[in-house]
This record gives sequence, C-alpha cells and structure tokens, in this order.
Amino acid sequence: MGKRLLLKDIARLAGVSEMTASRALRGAPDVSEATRRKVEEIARRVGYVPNRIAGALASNKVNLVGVVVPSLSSSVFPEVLSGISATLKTTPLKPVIGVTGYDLLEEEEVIREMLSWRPTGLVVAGLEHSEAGRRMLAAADCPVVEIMDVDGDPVAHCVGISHLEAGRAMARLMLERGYRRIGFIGTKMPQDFRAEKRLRGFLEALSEEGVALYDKELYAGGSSIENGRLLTAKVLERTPDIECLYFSSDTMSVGAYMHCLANGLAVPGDLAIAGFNNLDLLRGLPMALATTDAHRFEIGEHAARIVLEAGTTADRRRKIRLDPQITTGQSL
Amino acid sequence: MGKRLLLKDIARLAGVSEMTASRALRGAPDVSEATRRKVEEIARRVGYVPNRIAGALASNKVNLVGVVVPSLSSSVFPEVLSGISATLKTTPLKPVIGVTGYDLLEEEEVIREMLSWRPTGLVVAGLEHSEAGRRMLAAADCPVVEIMDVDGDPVAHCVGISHLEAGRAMARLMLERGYRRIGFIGTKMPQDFRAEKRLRGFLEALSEEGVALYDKELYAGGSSIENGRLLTAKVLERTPDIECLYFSSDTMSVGAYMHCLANGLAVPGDLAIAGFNNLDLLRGLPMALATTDAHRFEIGEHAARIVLEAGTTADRRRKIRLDPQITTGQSL
DNA sequence: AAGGATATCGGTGGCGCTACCGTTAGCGCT
DNA sequence: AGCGCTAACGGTAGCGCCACCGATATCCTT
Repeated sequence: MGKRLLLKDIARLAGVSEMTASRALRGAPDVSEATRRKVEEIARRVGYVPNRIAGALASNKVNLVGVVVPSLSSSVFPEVLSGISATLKTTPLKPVIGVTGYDLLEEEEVIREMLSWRPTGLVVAGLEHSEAGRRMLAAADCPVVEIMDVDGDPVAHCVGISHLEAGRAMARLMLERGYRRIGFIGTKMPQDFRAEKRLRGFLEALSEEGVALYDKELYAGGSSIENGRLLTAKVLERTPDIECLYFSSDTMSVGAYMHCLANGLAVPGDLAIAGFNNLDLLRGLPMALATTDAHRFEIGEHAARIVLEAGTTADRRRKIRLDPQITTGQSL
Repeated sequence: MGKRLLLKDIARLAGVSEMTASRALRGAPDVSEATRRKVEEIARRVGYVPNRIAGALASNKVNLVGVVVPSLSSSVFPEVLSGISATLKTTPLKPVIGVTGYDLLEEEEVIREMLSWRPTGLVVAGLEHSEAGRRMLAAADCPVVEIMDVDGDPVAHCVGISHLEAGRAMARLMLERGYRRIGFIGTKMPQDFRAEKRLRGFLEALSEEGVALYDKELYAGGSSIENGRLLTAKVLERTPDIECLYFSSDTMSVGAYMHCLANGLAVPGDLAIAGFNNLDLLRGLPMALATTDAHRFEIGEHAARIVLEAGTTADRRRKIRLDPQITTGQSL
C-alpha cells in the first residue's frame, strides 16, 4: 500500500497546477476541455479518491443531508428514506442516516454527531426532543425539517400528519360502523410519541360519543406479528365479548388477523381489526385489513425539497400537514 | 444567528489556550480536572458543536464506519446493521449507511463517496462489484469487510454464508422428504447475486439426484407478500401438480402461504413451501414455514469486530464462514 | 542545593483542499 | 502599435482543529 494519493500528485502527473487539477475534477469553470479530460483520465487511471474532509473544510460546503430516524426495522422509515433519496437523486446532495432507537438521549447524540459534520440540511423524525437537542436544532446553521408529526411545537420546518386526527378518524369510523365494545393494543415504548397521540385522539373521539375504551393492552419492545397475535389472544381471553380492536401498527393488526385465522374467528364478524401505516405487508393477505396511510414516501419527498429550496426561497418556516388516509378494507 | 462558535471562542471564554480547550473537550490527558470541568461547562452553556471536519483533517482520524447495503426495505439489512451498531455501541465508532438499490454502478458511487470521507472501516454487502469498485476497495487504506456471502473471490475480509450451500441443503431436504415435482420462485433482479447462487446450488443438488426443476418463475422488482401470492397462483395454474416450491425470500413464501390459506389448499399436503432468511415475519403465522437462517445479526457483529480489531491484530485477511441453518417448520 | 520527575499548559506548523486574486497569452479593434 | 477583453492557468492564504514539541511550575531525591 503506497502513500495515499493527493491532489498534488494528480496535478504533477498531469503537468498542471494543483488549482487547475482541483477545478478540472470538480467541473469548475476556467479549465479547457483538453486539460479537464487529461486530468480526469489520470485521476481515474491511478484511482484517485479526493479527500472530502479537506475539501469541505476549505470550501465550507458539505453535500450531505442528515436524516435522523428512530428505527429501520419496520418499513416505515425506510420508505421515508426512499422519498428523500428519490428527491435528492438528481442533486449533489446525499442522505446520511442516523438511528436513535426511540431514545431521546441517543437522538441528542446523533443530532450532535450529525451537526458536527456541518451538513447542508438535517431531517429529524418527530417533534419531541431533549432540551439540548431542541437547542441544537434551533441553533443549527442549516435548514432543519421535523417530519412525521404536526401535533406539537416544531423547532423548524415541519412535514407530517396529525396523529391525533388519525386516531380520532379511526374512532369515528368504528363508531359509525356500529362498534361499541372497542379495544386498543399498542406500544408503551415511552418515546413513541406518535403512537401515543393516536391513542389520545382515539380516546377523545370515543368519549365524545360517550363510549369508553372497552379494553387496552400495552406492550414494550418492537411491534411484530407474533406480538400482535399473542396480545390479541390475551385480550380475547380477558374480554371475550370485545367487538373491535385498534392497533398502533399494521404489523400488530396482521398478528391479530393471524390469530383469527388460526382459531377460526371471522373478521370482522367475531372481531373487527384496524392497524396503522398502510404497510406493504397488508397487500396479499386473504383479506384487506383496515389501516391509515401516513404518506411516508411523500413526507420524505417534501422534507428533501424543503432542504433543497432552503437556499433559494425566503426562509420563513414551513409547516406542511398531510391528511391521514383511511383504507377501510374488509376488516371493519 | 450569530457567528458560528469556534474552539477559540470557548478557549477565550474559559480563559485557557485553544490547545487546552481542545484537550479538555476531547477528554485527552494533560488537563487538570478543574480546567476540564470549566471548559466543558462553558461549551455546554453556549451550545458549542465542534467542527469534526477540521478535527478529522488535523488528526487524520474519522470515527465512522461506512456500511454499504443494497436495500433497507426488507428487514434483512437492518438486522445486519443492528449487529454492527450493537458491536460499535461501546466504542467511539459510528456506522454510516449507504444504499445502492442493487445497482453496481450506484454501489461504485457510494463506495467512492464513503472512502472520500476517509472512514475507519468499510463494510460492503456482497462479493460482486464493478471493476472500479473492486480497485477502490483493494486500495482503500482502511479495513474493508465484504459481508453476506462467501462464494467468490473477496477483495478483503469476508463474513457470510455460502448461498450455494444454502440452496443445496434445501434441495437435499426437499428430496429427502420425498418431493420430486419441485419448483422455484425468485427474483431475477440481475444483481441479486446471492439469490442467484442459492438457485444454482439448489439446481445442482437436485440434478445430483437426477431431478430436474419442475417449474420456475422469476420476477423483477422487490419481494413482497403480494408478489409471492400472485406468482404462486400463476405457477399452480400452469403446473397444477407441482408439489413443492422454494422461494428466494420469506416474504415471497408467506405470500404463497397466503394463497393457500385463501384458497383452502393444505400446506404441505397440497403444496410444500420453503423460503429464505428466517425473517421475523414468519413468527406468529398460523403455521411455521420452512426457511434458512442466514445469521444476519451475527454477520454484522463479526464485521464490526473485524474493523475494531484491524488496528490491533495482525492484518492477515480473514474469512469467516457461517453455516446456513435450516428451520423445517411444518410446511415441508 | 542542584538535578530530575511529573503535571499542566501554550505556541507553531501543518492536515489537503479551495476561495480569491493575480498573471499570462491570444485575440480583435481602432 | 496600443488598448481592452477574455480564456486559461497559477500562487497565496487560509478553513478549524490537533500533533508535536517546548515551557513553566511544583515537588521529590540524594
């Protein structure tokens, strides 16, 4: 392994100055086509990889957009990332992912780490942050977009849906369909604020019609089909006459459906089911399950576009509210 | 938004030199406890975020490990990432994810981008790369680990399973169970080399017993339950007497199972099914489907450990081969 | 008392690249 | 011939931080 190749080596090999080599490789103006080709050819031949650390320091430009999400294990955030990637694809910007594990202190770390690399923009899931996290986001000298949720007090730009409203809408639909003995199964991960807001909205809308939650089961740990199935069994054992269950995630509602399949329960006759997120997972099941689409891909697109336009547009803070879209399916 | 805070501002505020402030914030030695606390306190109060670009350039150290994967949309690679994150958690290193979309040219771009930030290590999924990609990996002056697959010619360190062997093992199991009219449904994404190797191994082991593939269906695009269901229907229509299907992914085999559920077909009586990856998705279904575990989490752990040890250990190239683990379930 | 450890701090000189400005050669024009 | 203009290139001076060494003060040691 020889000495690392530097720009000056390329310049020497091409018989030009370091500056000209730099301009040639960056596609900057003031270089003749002939010189540019020669420099590029040599750089390619010797496998030169520019040192962006030095470049970024000198130019004060970093072509990275930080994206901070709580998890990658459901397809929720990967889909947001797809939206971001798709929008950035035609630009020089590249997304960099950070994962927090639904932990605000970890999130603070990740935000600090991201900002210490002076990115062009930062996209963060959620409106809830640690005190220090909020301060850093507010003081960041790059555009910041908080995504997924609009119920709260954004530090910066904001794109998402109202989870309160999503919960309310589902409650109203269930009531409208005549269900009264309605239960909820969801995460009690203390920091999944959006799931908690859906439950809050759900309860509000129920109580507006004088209906109280008939049963409730919270779980720690991640959502999974298995968990959904087990907890559904548990609730049905405890409350056999329950009519309808709202889950904090489609993964869980599929588990409920599996329980019904395995035990010969009719859906929605014996048990009505609804989840949340409109995951791909729902496609191809023997029955279409009720869910709510949170516009994940679209949120990613909007967030990326805000970062892109932050340079050009006036810097007023934007708040984009998308409408949670209920799919009734056949399970309600 | 005032001027960006620099280290020298912190130093001035704390009444010490820039060097002492630097050492204090990095936890370097040669600083008294009193000064360290004072500097830290001030940095925290004014919300100083160090510029790692400058730091990295000066110290020639970057606490990042690049991880290049084809996709995040199945839970396959997120789980590898979990293994990496878990192992790096107790170290100063942080993973940075790059996604290639199963495209070798895109992969080349991502590798170049990663290396241009001079990471401490680089983990790349797969053994197949573009020519330029291989050259960059070979010339990188950081440890490089190729993961997932061991069938081929690694440029660097390597951790994975033999997909050829995984395919063979599943074929042998199916033959042992007495199946002879066996089909395959899998991706034809030209660059999912590992799925292709499983099919190759599968075919080899079948033909060793004089059995030819009874039917085959390839699809473009991602795996999904829906796709699995549709293609299973298609194959069953075309080849009604097929006994057993091997899928390139669990997502697809679940789709097959859904088809059977929806159409009253007995598994494995009317149709035997096996997938690949041992995804979480399989847990909680009414029936345990056959699959093969590819040790995703473990692969991530090993890869991270190799990067960590690359400084300390002798630099001989390591190749870690894990055994694909078949779970028979009740579907074979 | 003189020399030697040890702990704590500061200054200098880059890291590899680019912004900025200066320089040169070549051209057309009056 | 002299002028201005442009295209193409080069040199200098940092970007913000840290490695490296040197300086100072304090405390032992014999």
